[in-house]
Amino acid sequence: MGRAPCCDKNGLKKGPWTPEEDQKLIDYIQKHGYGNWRTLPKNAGLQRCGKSCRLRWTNYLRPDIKRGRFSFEEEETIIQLHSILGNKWSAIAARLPGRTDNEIKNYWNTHIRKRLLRMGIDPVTHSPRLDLLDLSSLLNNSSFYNNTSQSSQMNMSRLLGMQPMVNPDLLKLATSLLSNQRQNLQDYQGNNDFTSNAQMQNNFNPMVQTNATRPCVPYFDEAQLMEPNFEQYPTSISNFDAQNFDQWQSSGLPMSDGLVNIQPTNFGYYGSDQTFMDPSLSDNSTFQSNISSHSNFMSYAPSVMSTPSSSPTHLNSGSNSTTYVNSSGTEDEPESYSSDMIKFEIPDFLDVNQFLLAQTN
DNA sequence: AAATAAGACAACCGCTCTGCT
DNA sequence: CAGCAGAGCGGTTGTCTTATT
Repeated sequence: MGRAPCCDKNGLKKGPWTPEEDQKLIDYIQKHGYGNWRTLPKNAGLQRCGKSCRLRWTNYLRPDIKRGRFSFEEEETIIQLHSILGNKWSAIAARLPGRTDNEIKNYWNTHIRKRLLRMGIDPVTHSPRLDLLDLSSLLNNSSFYNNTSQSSQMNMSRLLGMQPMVNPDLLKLATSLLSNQRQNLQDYQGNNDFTSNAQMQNNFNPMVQTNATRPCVPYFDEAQLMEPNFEQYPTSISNFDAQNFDQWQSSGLPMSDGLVNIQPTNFGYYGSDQTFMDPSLSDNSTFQSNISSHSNFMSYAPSVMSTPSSSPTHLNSGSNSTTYVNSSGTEDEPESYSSDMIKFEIPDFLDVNQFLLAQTN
């Protein structure tokens, strides 16, 4: 049985604040400071509950609040932090001076979330929505969760369409991760009625957890992000390079959720364009860490703001199967950036046209 | 011009956490 | 340790504004 709402008491006003009420609250706090919110309204002569006063002050009247549109950088920061922290709005707000958790939450729900959805990106997982590409069923049908590591490797490489290029070590690592995740899945399913597709993608889908489709965000431990001294960690994810990754690993700091980024050079949230040598290859060919440019990995740039302006949509055109999706659809938001373009690399064996046809029928 | 729908955001509700007794 | 109150958080609702028909 919960406590009765503080505003249940008779005579306490609810709803929008009037300028007079605002002024009373401001005057009182300027004189006496804030503190005991329960007694504050009475002392300030307000017919409001303390909770309402606190909310009004912290979300609206506080002098250090920055009003107005979110800037490009702020939006970028919100997306990046949300990919790490999830709906921890207060933690996100702590990294955005002058913005309140409520404001960020509202902005997320009304702007960013919708934009990501339009782009085919799951706003919860920050990964491409597999329910759109129906990759999950494809994974199941291809015996992706096969028991033998060898066949898992084969399936994975086949799925990713990169068999000739992949580093076997990476594949091995991914396979062992798969194995762990499969175990987790079994454990989890044993205890839960587990039906949410989004959760499924978030927690167990190997396509999501490998760097191929993850938004290339280093896996900060949440507690570290909560630390006030955030500067010691790379605030710009794209600056988090291989060296940082090595330091990160050697520091012994935990990877959250048991997840590991397979390719440390691909930490750029935008998808960096660095290359590294694949020691497993006898010749001098390089393995593009920016998978989208060479292999058939599917990659995407959640940070769509940085992409150049509009290009025509073309699907599955050409051997490289580079697919541009103008996610903005019919609605072009005037704010912040010039285009909502994202770039997908679709494996050859996925017939996107067929898929789109099926979706429209 | 009026009615309606959609969008945006302020405010509320219920729950949890924390500190005090 | 339990109970209580204050404070904070995240999800949801309500209200106002703007766009569309």
